[in-house]
Amino acid sequence: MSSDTRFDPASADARWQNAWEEAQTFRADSDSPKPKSYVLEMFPYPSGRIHIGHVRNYTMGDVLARYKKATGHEVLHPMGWDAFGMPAENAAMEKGVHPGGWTRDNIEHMKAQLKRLGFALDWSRELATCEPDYYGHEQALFIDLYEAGLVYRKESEVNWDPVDMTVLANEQVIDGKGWRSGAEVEKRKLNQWFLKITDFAEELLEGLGSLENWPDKVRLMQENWIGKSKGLEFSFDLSNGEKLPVYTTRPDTIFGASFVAVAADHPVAQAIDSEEARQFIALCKRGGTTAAELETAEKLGFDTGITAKHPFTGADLPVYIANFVLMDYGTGAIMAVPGHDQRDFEFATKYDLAIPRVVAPSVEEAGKRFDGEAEAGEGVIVNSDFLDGMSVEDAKREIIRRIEEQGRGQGKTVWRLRDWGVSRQRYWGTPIPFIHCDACGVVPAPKESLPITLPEDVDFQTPGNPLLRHATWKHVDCPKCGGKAERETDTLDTFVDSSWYFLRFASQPDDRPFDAEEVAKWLPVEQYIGGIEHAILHLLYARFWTRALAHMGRIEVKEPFGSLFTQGMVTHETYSRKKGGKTVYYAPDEISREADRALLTADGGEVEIGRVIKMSKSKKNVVDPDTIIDSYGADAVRWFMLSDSPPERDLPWSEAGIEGCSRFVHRLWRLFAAHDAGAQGEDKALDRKTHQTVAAVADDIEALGFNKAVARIYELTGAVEKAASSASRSAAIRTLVQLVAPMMPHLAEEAWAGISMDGLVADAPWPEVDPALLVEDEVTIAVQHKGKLRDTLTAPKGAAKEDLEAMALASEKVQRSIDGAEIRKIIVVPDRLVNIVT
RNA sequence: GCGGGUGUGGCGGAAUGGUAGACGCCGGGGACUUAAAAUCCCCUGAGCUUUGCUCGUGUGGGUUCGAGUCCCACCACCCGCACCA
Repeated sequence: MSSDTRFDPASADARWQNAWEEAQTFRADSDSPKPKSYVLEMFPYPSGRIHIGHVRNYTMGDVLARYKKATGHEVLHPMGWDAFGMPAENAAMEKGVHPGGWTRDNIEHMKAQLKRLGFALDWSRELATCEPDYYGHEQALFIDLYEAGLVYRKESEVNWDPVDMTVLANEQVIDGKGWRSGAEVEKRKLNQWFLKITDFAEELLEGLGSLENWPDKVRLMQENWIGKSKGLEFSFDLSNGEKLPVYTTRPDTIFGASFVAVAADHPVAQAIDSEEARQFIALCKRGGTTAAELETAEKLGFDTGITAKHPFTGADLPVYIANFVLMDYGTGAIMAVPGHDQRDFEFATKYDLAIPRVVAPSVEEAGKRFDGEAEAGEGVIVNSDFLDGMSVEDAKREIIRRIEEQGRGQGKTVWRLRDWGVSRQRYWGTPIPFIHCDACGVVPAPKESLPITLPEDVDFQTPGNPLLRHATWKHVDCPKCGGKAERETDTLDTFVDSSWYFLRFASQPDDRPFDAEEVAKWLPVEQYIGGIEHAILHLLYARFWTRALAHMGRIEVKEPFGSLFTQGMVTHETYSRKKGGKTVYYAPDEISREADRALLTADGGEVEIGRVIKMSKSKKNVVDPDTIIDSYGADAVRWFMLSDSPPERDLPWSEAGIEGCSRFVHRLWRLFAAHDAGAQGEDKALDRKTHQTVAAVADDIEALGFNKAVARIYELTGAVEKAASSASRSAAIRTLVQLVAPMMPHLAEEAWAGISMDGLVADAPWPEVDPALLVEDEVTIAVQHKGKLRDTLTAPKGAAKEDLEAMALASEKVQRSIDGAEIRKIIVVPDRLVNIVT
């Protein structure tokens, strides 16, 4: 190939993108006999523009997908749009556009942006959750779940976001505020649809154990979220004749109970007929729920005057209303053991209640005083009648046995996980396919009436749900009795949409949500890549949905994502100035960056360089993918996304960095252009380096260690550049084209064509590795004396210990270091080092 | 508070218990050029009495012939959860 022209991404990128599209290079064939590989990145919300975080996410997946294809796999690498959600309605309210039009325009724009990056995607499987051919199937699945007993309705207190005028899931309430609007969340009672995720709590928890290729962090977060705890539920007999069930995880400490406490909204509390009680309850409800407030919140109580009889001692324990007891966990009432629970300790201290010790380090220390705080640790049971001397575990079993014997209660497992409320009082979501009939109650819509589509003629100038206000949409005949009835006007939480899209990608029949056989071919997803922000919600819901479908016999697979990878964010330094007490931020393109300072282009004055933080519009530290692709081409951008930072860590964006990447693209191009097909001669050392690099890069990509693969490619490039012309060098150049192909596919195709190789490099198999070339025949041996490096020497691989020892002792530098001292010991690690101990 | 993670040059980071700093960025010097850009070459952890030596992976201990890596204690930062009985 002879060309002294520069690589021109502006023309090459589009040309090869078209070539792949025409050849349908990345179309997944489910009938292929090859082993299947399903590579999936979390599909984007069509907010309007692709941001740099998407670019990093999809570049990683793309390298893996292309590598998998090269290594003989049939790859499914699809893309779609998580297209329902509130921003579309917000845009509708602000700009007077229709959410559908807004969303579809965004999709079109973002799709064009993704195409510019040359991702190896099977666009024939593209889907958008806002289209009836997706959400209609979701409605069918929802009805199926209903018929399987996994969907129910109940009136419940919900988190009401007064700004977005909608219900939020617990997970969407952060510090008492709506996750999107930031508004203070109110409590309201509404009839809501729920999915019975709690039926699967045990399974979802146990299933985590099988997910070895998930980050421990995510598994732990899910484990905590599911929150299994084992304990005892039993009832106290109250002085007013009623029974009060309480829940405890420490039944072993029952002899240490000195009072009983109920939540402010507990029926026992509500029944107290006194002004003070009502005031106290109101006070509890007013208490803030932010992290800071909770941390400093004082333990407060109100003595009800009622007493509870201790089931073993018969003592009368006072019953308090306490602000730290939660109604929605356990039974909303506790037996308080101040000696061994910190909250109870603080409460007892404040109200001067007894703090008995019932667990001690040893029997002898049964009288030990508390040192200002509760002791929640292990030990031996003391001051507890028949439990004395037992271990905590034995005592737990014994108390549960006795309570069960008395018929007063039983051992019980309590979960933190709540059922998943999916109703949203919103327009831009999947209509819930049910009909309310005065005569027949709640009736599922007939399957043949699906999809129940959203009406187009809606207005967004009034807050609240447009479906509820629409003149005709909700009025239908009851499918059962034919009488007048109304549609459900709530729509589904968008997390439902993303709970099964990976099944729809695998197969897209018109008449049903998915084809079980096709799903079996592709699932589980071999590698799922996305942000850590979905560690709990999306990933737990998708796991639940998959298990629910498996439970119903619809699919075989129980866990949808075999391996999960959570990539780090793209960050950037900030530029700002203080202006009259306010901080004004400047965008990177308004700045000219010098070695140790940054100047504002507009006035030439200096601005402050701030911390490297996550890109955000408010700090203006964003870079736009389109702009940088315009300047450097897709391959340089992709290369940057893979370089330097390990993929799970944050990647600091820098102008210098992307320029370095761009330089490397052109440097490679010059090397490729110098390829000499007719070169003769062997260069054994270069052959070794080439084969070692191929093997190492393969390992790195499989481990998603892209930064290491990049470093190795730099090394090989340097070695090839330095090598003299030979057949080995030409072979190394061809190999290099293939090694960079997953990362810089446009440059690689251009070079592949330039060196007259057949077909597309995207279709070429991964270079073969000759195992014989992976081992060196000479090794460098480190020689240490007193644990420090004194000299290095070159020896044939596999040299005998004695020979290495002799060579080491022959070294002048080593002799000088030993300086006549007596040699006590010589440690020889073959092919590695010799350590002389004196 | 509980749980988890991270700490290595000016920066991003490499390093199966075995030559710390691969590779990239920044910086310095040089070549080419009328000049610049581009490109190429060299240097680039700190210190010193510079054929070489000493120190150096958050801090302090320990195990080992040998520790960035293993163990113990601590410090700092980041993330998650949070009156969950």
